[in-house]
Amino acid sequence: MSDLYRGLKKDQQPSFRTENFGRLLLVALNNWQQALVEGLQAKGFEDVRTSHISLLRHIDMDGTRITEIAERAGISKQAVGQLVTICKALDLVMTETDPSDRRAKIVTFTEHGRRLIHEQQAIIEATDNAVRAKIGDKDFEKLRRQLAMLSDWPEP
Amino acid sequence: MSDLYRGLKKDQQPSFRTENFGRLLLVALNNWQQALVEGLQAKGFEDVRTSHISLLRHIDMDGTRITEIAERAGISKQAVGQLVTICKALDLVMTETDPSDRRAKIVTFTEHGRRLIHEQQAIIEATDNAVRAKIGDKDFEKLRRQLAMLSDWPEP
DNA sequence: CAATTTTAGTAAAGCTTCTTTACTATTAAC
DNA sequence: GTTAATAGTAAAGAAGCTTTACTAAAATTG
Repeated sequence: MSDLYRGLKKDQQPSFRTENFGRLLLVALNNWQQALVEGLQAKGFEDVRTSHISLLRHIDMDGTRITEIAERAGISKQAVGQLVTICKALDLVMTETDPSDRRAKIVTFTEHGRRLIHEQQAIIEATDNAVRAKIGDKDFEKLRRQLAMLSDWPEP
Repeated sequence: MSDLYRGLKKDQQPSFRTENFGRLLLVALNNWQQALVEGLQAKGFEDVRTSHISLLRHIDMDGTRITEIAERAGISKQAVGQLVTICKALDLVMTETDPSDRRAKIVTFTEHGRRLIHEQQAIIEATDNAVRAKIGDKDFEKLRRQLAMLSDWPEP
């Protein structure tokens, strides 16, 4: 039972609302994302948001096309275009015309963007270690594997 | 590595983008929520959305005030008010003035809303069982406990 | 107990993040 | 070489929130 209901008398607690899997995943995800965003903001990337991070994570170090990013991220090309516009304004990415196909644009990191990725790796590592310390090394890897199974589920 | 990159050659795979915890949580959550929403839609609750579900899950069977719902859900009273308006239009909830405090409104389920909750329980149970079958009974409970730890983390 | 403050909720506007529809420019295919 | 498909953009709008500003009822207090 989450701390939301701590302090409530037993009979005030909702009967049907046991903490379900989805709720657990949601709150765990929120905590994780918040740790990452706050960590980046503390490192000087003050305007960065979760949506920006989820764009950046689909850009290869040698650049990636907008259509490819959209496919990886599972959102529309237009949405990627909007995020790219914002991330350009934040000096995190640049775009260049693909010389092999002048319709296409390749999104690449700026120096500032590469620094963000670097900081991000450090923060994720620290976050992972905090979890690892809490539940144990072996269990951590097991948890990762199980979450990966849930990520691939449901299967065809 | 997620199926997003299946079929990509090794050297096309992004170097820094190992599947991190946040990504695993995100995709697992998306799958879970999608299973629930699609399950409810298949049962005739065709207009229901994740946001509606996350309102309903904070309403006790004997009704709950808007302010209380807002606190539980961690969103503003205004946001709850908006969701209540929508869920009233969907005939999932009703509101009545609290007789003990005429400023307050109590949100309760309609018969249709109670049917949704009932179906939801069945779908969640089935989903849980699918996961249980995949990773084992004992591991399932352990996974729940570990996710609950991540949900409470980071602590003060 | 009248005046003030707090609390419950609403109204309206705005923000973020995404989609949909409709378009241009370039490349590929027949 | 005309037609198709593909890469991307533009603009509007939907969903789900927040912020600011308000009303009405209840609680406090002096």
